[in-house]
Amino acid sequence: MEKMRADARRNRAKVLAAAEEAFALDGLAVPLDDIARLAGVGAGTVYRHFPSKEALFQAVVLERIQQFAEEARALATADEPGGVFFDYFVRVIRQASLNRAICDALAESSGHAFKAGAGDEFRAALAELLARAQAAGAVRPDIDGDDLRALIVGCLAVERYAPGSEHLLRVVVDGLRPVERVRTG
Amino acid sequence: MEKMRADARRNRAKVLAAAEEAFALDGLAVPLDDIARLAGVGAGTVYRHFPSKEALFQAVVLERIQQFAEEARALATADEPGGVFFDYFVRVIRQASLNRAICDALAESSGHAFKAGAGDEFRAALAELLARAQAAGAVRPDIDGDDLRALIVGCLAVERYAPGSEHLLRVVVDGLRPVERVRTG
DNA sequence: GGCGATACGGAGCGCGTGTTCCGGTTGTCA
DNA sequence: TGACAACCGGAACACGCGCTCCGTATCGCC
Repeated sequence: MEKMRADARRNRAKVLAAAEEAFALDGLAVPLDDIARLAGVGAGTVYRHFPSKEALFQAVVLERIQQFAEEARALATADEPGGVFFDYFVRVIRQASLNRAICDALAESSGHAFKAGAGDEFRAALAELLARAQAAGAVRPDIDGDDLRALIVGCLAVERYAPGSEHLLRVVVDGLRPVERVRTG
Repeated sequence: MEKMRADARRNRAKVLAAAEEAFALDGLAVPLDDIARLAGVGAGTVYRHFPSKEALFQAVVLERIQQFAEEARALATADEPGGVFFDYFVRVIRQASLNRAICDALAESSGHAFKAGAGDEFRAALAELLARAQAAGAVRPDIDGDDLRALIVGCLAVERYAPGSEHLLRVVVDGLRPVERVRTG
């Protein structure tokens, strides 16, 4: 991958850039020919560099997911586990809602179609953050990491259905807090 | 539609039954040929009775959505608007999560592809129920009917991602209650 | 039972999309 | 600069799916 011809390396970069843009806009649904055209290359060139559309998609998304996991790990030792947790939760959802590639990646990573490793890293880091927030009493104890992932996917669905509804995210965030309240309903 | 030949009426019923079963299982994604095969008829016969796959889908789903709207209207005059609202909310989600046809119908009804009338009926009845619960102080006031629909869609996404997680629905339900609590996070 | 109208079945069309193939081109190295 | 390998473009293929078409079978009425 380093001893490529100069034009090959150039084209590979163009394909990656085009894929990043196209996937971010329309998710996995974007036709591969569109990516090729956007990159200014032929479809065959895309397949020279990536064995399948799925592989290209993962190459584009992998970095971002790892970045999420990295962030989560960095926050795992912070004080105020509660505040840190909610900030992170909201940030992930906000970022993902601006990028359909990430949405699709998170939604499908349960289908085990996701590249093993990055998905698990993210899952583990998220679970860690959650556990700390729960131990600090900032998050209700009756959910686990997988539940949280499911909630993220759900929030992304909401966001796609009603874009820009900030208060809907707040509903979920409030629901995640422990129930120390007067029952009013 | 009443002066059909006997076999035509029979086949129409078989198609509807097959479509109900197939759509319930796999949603709109099910190929029309599968429905035809399941019904024991040819694809042409399906198209004799329904102008398009979409029309068949709506014929299958319309009744259920109207039923939802009907229920909501019946509950609109009940005492305890709060309890009634939450019961209804949970029931709709539970029913829909057992039937992908309903999931897809609710998710796409925002796209205005849904048969005008039934979707609006449901929307209106839901908004009414919500408004009463809010007036009774049982539901936070900062959401409206469209927000609620979005939340339902989101809950269905969660349910599909993590099937049978009863407590995840509880997170959303708790989040819908007014925020009269000690801030713990 | 015979006859016209109606309905049936499923092969086939059009289209979109992932993937492959190959003749031509271009970079690289001696 | 020449020659070989690597690489490129895009036409073509495979396939699934919505939908149509038409020869054939069936129904209903006299």
